[in-house]
Amino acid sequence: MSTTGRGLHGRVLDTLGPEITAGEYPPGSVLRTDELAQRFDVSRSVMREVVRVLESMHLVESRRRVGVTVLPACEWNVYDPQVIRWRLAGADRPRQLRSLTVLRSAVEPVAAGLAARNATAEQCAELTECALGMVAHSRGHQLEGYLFHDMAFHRVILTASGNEMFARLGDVVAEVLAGRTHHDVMFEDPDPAAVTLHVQVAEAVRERDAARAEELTRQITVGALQELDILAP
Amino acid sequence: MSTTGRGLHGRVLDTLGPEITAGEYPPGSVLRTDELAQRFDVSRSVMREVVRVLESMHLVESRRRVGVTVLPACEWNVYDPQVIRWRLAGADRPRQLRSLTVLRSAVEPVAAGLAARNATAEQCAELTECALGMVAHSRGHQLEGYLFHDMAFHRVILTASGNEMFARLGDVVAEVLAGRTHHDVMFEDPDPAAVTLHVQVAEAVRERDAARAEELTRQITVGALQELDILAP
DNA sequence: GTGACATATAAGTCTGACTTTTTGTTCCCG
DNA sequence: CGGGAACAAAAAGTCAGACTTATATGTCAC
Repeated sequence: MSTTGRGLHGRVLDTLGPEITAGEYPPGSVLRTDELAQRFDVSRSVMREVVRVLESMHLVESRRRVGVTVLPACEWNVYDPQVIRWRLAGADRPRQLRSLTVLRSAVEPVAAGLAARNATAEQCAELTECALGMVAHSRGHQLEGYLFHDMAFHRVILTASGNEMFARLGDVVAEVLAGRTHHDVMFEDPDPAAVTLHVQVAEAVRERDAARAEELTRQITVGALQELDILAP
Repeated sequence: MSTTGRGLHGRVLDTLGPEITAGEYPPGSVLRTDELAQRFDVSRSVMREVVRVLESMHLVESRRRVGVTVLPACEWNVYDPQVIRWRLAGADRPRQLRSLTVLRSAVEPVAAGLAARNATAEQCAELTECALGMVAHSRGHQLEGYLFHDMAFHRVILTASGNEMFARLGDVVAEVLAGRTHHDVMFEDPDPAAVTLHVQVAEAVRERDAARAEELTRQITVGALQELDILAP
């Protein structure tokens, strides 16, 4: 499942990265390259490459004569897909899931509005197909099938918006949806109201009704917020 | 101004990174580590570290027996601050500025709404201070002073939202604002309506009026979109 | 044409020596 | 006793060279 893992370098990264993002080393902790190399039984060259990557993610800072300093969480590149994966796999998964869901609630309605303006005929077709797939798998505990179409639906919306920044959130949204289905308790079938909303969004986009697409998507994301008890009192 | 630059490694990165994000190597182009090391007159160790970082940004992919392949732009980690800086400094700066402004238009209103709920007393004070600073520098070509307070204002809003994903967009928004002031032609003083809106947002946040803060901020971002001729017909 | 095999290639890894920067200490002088 | 300059140590940074490994590609037999 991990993108990395390729090569010795990736394996070390996949161990050390999650440790840092999990907060195992308090901010300001100093690691020494040599010690790390010993610990993972790799050469300093490999270890240096790992540190450089962690540095580019702003997880650590390497300074001469000092060592590799762990940076506070507020410095991290929290949009790095790798970092997101590590954090979703770690202890503060719930917190991360909330942050991302709030981000979704901001981005997806606007993206849907843009999609209504910019979507190609093919994308409109994909969208309706996904929505129908969701309907088809919405009853009888076909959670995996439902999830599959749900992820595809939101990915198409984000891509069809025509904005590259939105498009790149497709993976993130997919991972949030997957997290909801797999980890959090998901006894029942999905909310019928949500399913209907997706169908209606597909409709609105097809009919180029930007305002309606935006409003309907906003309702979807409000539902997602409510699921996590993020209310608007 | 550049975060990197520290060390030989950073200098090479600051040359090669912009070249790639500027599209100088078409997607699929193959670079060889040895040749790059020769070109920049550095050892392979250093060059390997650079490649690893570029790889972690999904700008390139390194495969045995093939070389370092440049990836298509749709794969890039466009949220990486480094990548954003490189692209803003390069040829497709206008395109990047548009993407980011659309992102702002989605995120900032929601962030303002959250800020109205979560801002501390201190943050409310900072906010009014920034707004007043904008007013004070809004006439007589005091563009730099205006920009300073504008950047601070939006950074406080994003931080006060309490959402880490929003908070990390502070730098990006600041760079967009700076770009608008410095590069794009900015003959006249800022729009008085925009200045008023900022003051009102500060008010709304102080009064915990989330809906109003959100709506007012939406008006600010609509103004930013219009400046770039991104309309809603 | 298809499959197995050989080969060349470029990345990946390791090692050891050397350089450079920075920090903390020491020591001298005011 | 205090402050500043010289010094020493520590850790990252850099380099060069040898070796390993995966893999794309070409070759040959069937």
